[in-house]
Amino acid sequence: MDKLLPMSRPTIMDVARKCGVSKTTVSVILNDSPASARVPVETRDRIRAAAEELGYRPSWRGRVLASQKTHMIGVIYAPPMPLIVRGNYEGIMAGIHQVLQEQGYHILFVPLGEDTAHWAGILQDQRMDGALVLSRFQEPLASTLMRVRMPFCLVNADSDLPVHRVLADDYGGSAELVRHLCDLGHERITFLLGKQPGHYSITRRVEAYRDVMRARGHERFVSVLEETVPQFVDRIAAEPARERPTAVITYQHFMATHLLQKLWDAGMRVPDDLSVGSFGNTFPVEHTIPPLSSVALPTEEMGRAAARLVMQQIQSAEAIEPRRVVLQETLTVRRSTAAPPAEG
Amino acid sequence: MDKLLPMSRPTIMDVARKCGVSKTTVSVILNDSPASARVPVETRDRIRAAAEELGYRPSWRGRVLASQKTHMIGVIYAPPMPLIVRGNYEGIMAGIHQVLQEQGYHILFVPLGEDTAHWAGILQDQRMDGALVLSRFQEPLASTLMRVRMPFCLVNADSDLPVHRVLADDYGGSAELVRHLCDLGHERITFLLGKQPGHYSITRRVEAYRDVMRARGHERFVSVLEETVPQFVDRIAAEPARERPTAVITYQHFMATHLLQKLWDAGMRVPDDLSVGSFGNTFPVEHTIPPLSSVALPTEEMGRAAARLVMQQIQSAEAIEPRRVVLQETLTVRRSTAAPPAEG
DNA sequence: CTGAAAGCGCTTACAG
DNA sequence: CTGAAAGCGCTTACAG
Repeated sequence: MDKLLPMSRPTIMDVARKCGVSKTTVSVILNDSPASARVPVETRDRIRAAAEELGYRPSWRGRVLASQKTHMIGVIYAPPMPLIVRGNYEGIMAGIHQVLQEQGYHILFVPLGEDTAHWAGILQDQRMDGALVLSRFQEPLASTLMRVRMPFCLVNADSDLPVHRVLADDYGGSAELVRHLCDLGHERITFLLGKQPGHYSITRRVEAYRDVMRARGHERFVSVLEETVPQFVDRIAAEPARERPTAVITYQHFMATHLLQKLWDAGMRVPDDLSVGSFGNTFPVEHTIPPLSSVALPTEEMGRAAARLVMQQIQSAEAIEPRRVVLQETLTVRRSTAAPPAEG
Repeated sequence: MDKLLPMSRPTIMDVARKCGVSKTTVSVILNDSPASARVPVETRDRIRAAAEELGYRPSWRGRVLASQKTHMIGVIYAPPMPLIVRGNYEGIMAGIHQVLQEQGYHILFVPLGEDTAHWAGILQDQRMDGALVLSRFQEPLASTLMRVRMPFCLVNADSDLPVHRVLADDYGGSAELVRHLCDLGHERITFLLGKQPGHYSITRRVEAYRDVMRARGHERFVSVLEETVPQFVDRIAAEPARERPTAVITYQHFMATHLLQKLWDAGMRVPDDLSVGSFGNTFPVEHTIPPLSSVALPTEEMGRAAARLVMQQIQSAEAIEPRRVVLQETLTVRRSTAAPPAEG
């Protein structure tokens, strides 16, 4: 095992003394700043060797104060979203992380708790260089971010304010799913929304559903339900088969997974008796029984795009015109959707 | 929307000047340091009001350098574990986050990438006050952490070195699951391990399986397989039913979910033809078809315990004797386990 | 009861 | 080609 670092770590002064040069020169060399080109190679090597030998590493604390940069990017989200998010946020976080890591930046989680003063303080205290806002962008977050002049970008959230944001085309994705079901011959298609917190995707997905249903002449079967999965299954199980929907769309794949199970419990077969389609493309959509037909959000790309927008703002001198980036969703047909039952 | 902060943010000097006191007094009051008791209430109020009015917030950058504390705790993990981990790590992270948040600390993710010098540098550059090590503790991480004298604790990882660590009782949990299956009347119980990276839980779970099988007189049926789920299912589907295992234990719930699906695809019914048990207690164990009998790790408590151990080290003056905390696992019987088929 | 001063460990114009 | 000096914005013994 390597020897312990001495109790008091070496500082830049220790390296400078050891080499008989100034702190300036050490800093310049170790940071590869432009000025280092003018330092003779011999000196450079000597400094690097000394740093190595002493086990010197520039203190991030000192550097942060002097350089006025922390290389940390806040990821701001509202509970009850858990710290470790599932579903779409897995991909979004992976995309964010990838871009930040490439650029030597780190993520700082900022949950928007009850105590507004607490999180507002964190946004104001200069500990991050920029931020990504997940899912929801509303007061008092909006005005706090503007006030502290922090570069930021929304991910999977929209806004009427002129701010950078990266969205999924939820209208297009939903329309594609409904069209797929209609093409299979379904007419009685129900949208099982459940109780959802307000999110822009809800409106878009439901709107596309209504529009396609109308365009295909199934307007009379439009039905957007806020029931829970068990309520829904219990209710349709009690209905005569010919009145039941022949296809159900759920708002996200957690609900779809639950729905498949409850239908199985109630003896309704998917897709023979009922087709099920949903949104989301993460585990376990491929491993449900049957595998789930679902609309994938381009989550990693969303995360990457948003992270890049923040990095650009940080790195460019002048303000960048706010951009609204909308990325396509794509339907993957698996085995939970099929033609409706014959007597349907 | 609130007014913007001026381009140059107010500093402690601005507040001091406005109140006609020194920086010292402002710092003391705003931090509620012990010395603040001696400042007259009138002055305190005046300072607080001025800070409020100026929109002053102590700069984290300045504070970090002066106080020698960052209030950040590294969460160190080895890829290929993704940034946003699923399964057990959801709970572990939630537990860590809970304790850290209560104490005003933040998480900093430190993935152990290829570039050792890179992450070792991050551990050395004074940007965190302590660390939690997930899952795996080996060289060169071990010596790096020792060398920089950073307080740390392992979570869901063990070590022969004298370090703080929090573990789940994988032996006990596995034994309970095997006993449950034996009690139902199973003899031909197979452990489907799959290809797993080395982790202490593998040995413990397998060991318990062997021990219980032996104790119950089923030693001749002991079988630990490294096949993939599809390989396993294809193989047993080709065997005569009376030679197949009547119960399968998978190493974790991702595999179990996949297994349930493949068995369904192959026409084998769970639990009628085959029982399935596993480890892990996160989504979708309750929503699989059928709901999965599984052994839950006390993940949140593991995260909390480990975070507390790190906080204690940070806050206590002298070194604390390394502790090895082992927390119980508990079996939840759902509907994927039942008595073996009659002719079994 | 309060403040001057040193110090935390760097970076970066600027001067030579 | 190199360094002295100022500065980043705080905290904290210490002196009065």
